[in-house]
Amino acid sequence: MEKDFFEMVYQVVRLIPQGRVTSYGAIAKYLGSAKSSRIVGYAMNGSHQQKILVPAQRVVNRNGLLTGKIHFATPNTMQELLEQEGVKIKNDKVVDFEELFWDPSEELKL
DNA sequence: GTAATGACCTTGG
DNA sequence: ACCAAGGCCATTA
Repeated sequence: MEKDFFEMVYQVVRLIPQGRVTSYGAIAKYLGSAKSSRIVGYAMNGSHQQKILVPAQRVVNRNGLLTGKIHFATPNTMQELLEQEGVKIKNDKVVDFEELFWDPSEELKL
């Protein structure tokens, strides 16, 4: 199966506070594989398969760009959800991304 | 079994 | 500063 890596990714993503965002690399790094950022994105691809809803809209790339919005129900869903949580989006990218950035390695630590 | 792809990141020219 | 290439892990063809 997709195994623990995916599960861990989902866990971390669910732990992201509302109105906050993080990056694939941060999650991958927290999981121990900083180079596996792609896998994190891939995991998000199957997030909709999970029984529990995964706030994948809070996960963006390092640029704060909503690269994965196209994988949502509609390319506008991601932005809509983020705006609902108070995150402002400009040109498909998070406003004040650095401030809203939520690093699991810093917040959750070990 | 090998080869190619992907919601990425880092480094080199 | 901008453009190009490589790497890494898992899934799919």
